[in-house]
Amino acid sequence: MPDIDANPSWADQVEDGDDVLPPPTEDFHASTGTKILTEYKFNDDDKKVKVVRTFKIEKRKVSKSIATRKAWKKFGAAEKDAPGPNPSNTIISEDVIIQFVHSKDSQLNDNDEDPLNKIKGQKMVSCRICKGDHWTTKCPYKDSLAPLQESLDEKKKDGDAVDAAPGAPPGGAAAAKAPGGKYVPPNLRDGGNRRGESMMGGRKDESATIRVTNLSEDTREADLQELFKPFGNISRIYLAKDKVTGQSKGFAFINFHRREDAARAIQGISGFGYDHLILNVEWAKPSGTNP
DNA sequence: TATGAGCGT
Repeated sequence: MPDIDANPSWADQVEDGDDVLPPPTEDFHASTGTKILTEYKFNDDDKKVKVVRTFKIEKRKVSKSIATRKAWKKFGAAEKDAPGPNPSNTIISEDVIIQFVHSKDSQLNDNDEDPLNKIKGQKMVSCRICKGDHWTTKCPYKDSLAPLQESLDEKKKDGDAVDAAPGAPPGGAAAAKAPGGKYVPPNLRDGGNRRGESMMGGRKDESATIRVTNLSEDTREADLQELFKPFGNISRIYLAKDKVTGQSKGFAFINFHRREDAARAIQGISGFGYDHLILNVEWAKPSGTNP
């Protein structure tokens, strides 16, 4: 084992010897606008080499503070340095272009002015039920006025349909008769006679929805189905996922056919350890009911 | 981190 302290490396020996490098020099030629930098160093073969670099000095605008700083007398450890940057501790690099974010912002703000003013005071939506300044689905009179209006419409349609199909059921005629008319969801068809109720044995309870939170990220709909199936029939499962990445957001909605089953699921699964996490289950609040 | 999406005006 060689003793490192007793035998300094070849690099140290070179530096310790009388092979001392001359200091770098810098010459500026105002006539040509060039700066010549000369420095000395050892190459790979331990030979002393002279490195000459020529810079083209451009005249450029600098801010006042930089210009002032450039005129300062050198001080401290650099007191005895030649004018200009010292190549042993300073590197002149290429220009770096910096784009400031705030300038973009101010531009955007300027552009925003006009469109904002344009739509100012304009009525964007008008409720079909009460003509108010909100979407029809958000209408406060949706439940009270809308069915009234619908039944009025149905009566009008029935009157028209009597000539064409006297024996047909009113609702079916109305739905089948208007091919270019507006869409009526299946649960709202059949007008006021509610024939669907006798078929389904009662309306399904929309409020039998529970929310499951603290799900692990790799939980899938199928897993939830397996987990909640024992409590009763499930009508729908929605697992919240990121639209872009598809990654689970860690919560889900489960729709049961019966509210009692949902209640039992809350009792049974809340606090249930699943995939190293403790599940939290509670009643879901309907979305889109924000004031 | 956490209450879903769709239709339309």
